[in-house]
Amino acid sequence: MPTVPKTSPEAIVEQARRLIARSGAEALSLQVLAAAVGVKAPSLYKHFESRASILRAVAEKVRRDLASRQLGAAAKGPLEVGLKAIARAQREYAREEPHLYALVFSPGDAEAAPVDHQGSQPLEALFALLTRWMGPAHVLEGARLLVAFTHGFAMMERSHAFQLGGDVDAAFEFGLDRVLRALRGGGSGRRAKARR
Amino acid sequence: MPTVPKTSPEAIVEQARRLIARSGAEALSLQVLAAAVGVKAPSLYKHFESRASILRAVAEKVRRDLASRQLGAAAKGPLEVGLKAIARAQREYAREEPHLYALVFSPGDAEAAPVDHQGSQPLEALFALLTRWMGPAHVLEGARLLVAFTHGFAMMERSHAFQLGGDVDAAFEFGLDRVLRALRGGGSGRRAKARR
DNA sequence: ACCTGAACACCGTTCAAGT
DNA sequence: ACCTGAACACCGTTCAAGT
Repeated sequence: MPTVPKTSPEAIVEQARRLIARSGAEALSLQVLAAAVGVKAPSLYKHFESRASILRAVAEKVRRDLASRQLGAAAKGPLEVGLKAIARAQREYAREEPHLYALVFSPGDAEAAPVDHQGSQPLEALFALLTRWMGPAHVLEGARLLVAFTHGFAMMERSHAFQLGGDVDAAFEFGLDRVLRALRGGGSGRRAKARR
Repeated sequence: MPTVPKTSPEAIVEQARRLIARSGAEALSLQVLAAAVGVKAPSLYKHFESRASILRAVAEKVRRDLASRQLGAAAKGPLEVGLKAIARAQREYAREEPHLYALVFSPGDAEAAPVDHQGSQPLEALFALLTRWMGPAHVLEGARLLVAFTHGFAMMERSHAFQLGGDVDAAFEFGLDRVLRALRGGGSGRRAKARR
């Protein structure tokens, strides 16, 4: 006999997101999550096949959130401003929602599923801006440098790894500025003149 | 009545390290760990106050391992080679022991305990080399740039975030090279002449 | 002083039974 | 078609009892 559902995948993901944002993915229990959507734990298995698949769905949603923030930030202003805005938006998100940020960038049993990593938009936007910034050569390496710096900084900040004091905001801006300057500045000599 | 101990904190940490290296910290169960040191799970509480404290001890040990590797790598060769060696050693460790690397750089309930983060040697060595490389100004920011890039690269590599193909090794070397060049290259104009 | 079995309060997950 | 209580095999942790 058909029944009126008391919950839905969307509601489950939304509540899971809220609970994870508050206490981290590790602390998410299916009993608490089920209660949050007005149901008992076993019912969740009618909508998701496992706890892990719920986490994956939340990560996917967060990834899209972060991506749209980065895209919004990238749009405005001149080239250098746009590039910096993408990086700043990522760091800001990591500061505002450390648990959600960690969820997106953790391999959570990601051996099999290589995670269609942000798959698309912000990466494409970054490549477009970066190509205009540094020319077509070494854009892939350049993007990896910029993204690695931004992610590494956000993660170390998150785990309180910057213990020597100083102005952490200033350090981020310093790093960002130097990275962009290094990318624009040309390489080991070769095609250095192409850009000046 | 005194008894002959069947295990020790050292043995527990060593076996925990071995098990975590194989399957990750998340999968470490006290029953399995206890069996590995020839004891039952409750006995572990005679040596450590909780599972979390065992993880902390392992992280501490791994941190020292990594530090000594970095120090060894830093010693040889000219300035630039030493600086690159510190970064390369970190990335190599992350590739060889991804689970152990993640353990060290995860905040594992680190709200209260700010983690005496690598506390000392490799950081001091990095500062010394970096000061010789770029002069005394902005060394803290410079170190943060270098460390954030290295850590971020290692973490993204670990979570299979570099999906666009290309030569990942080359991208790391590219980034490392540009970062060092950017640091030596001087800032927004000001004390740029001091170094050339 | 250290180890143990038994118990406690939890987990995620399965499944037969309800509507 | 969805929800539920009961059960299963696990957790980390506590504690009284053993030696």
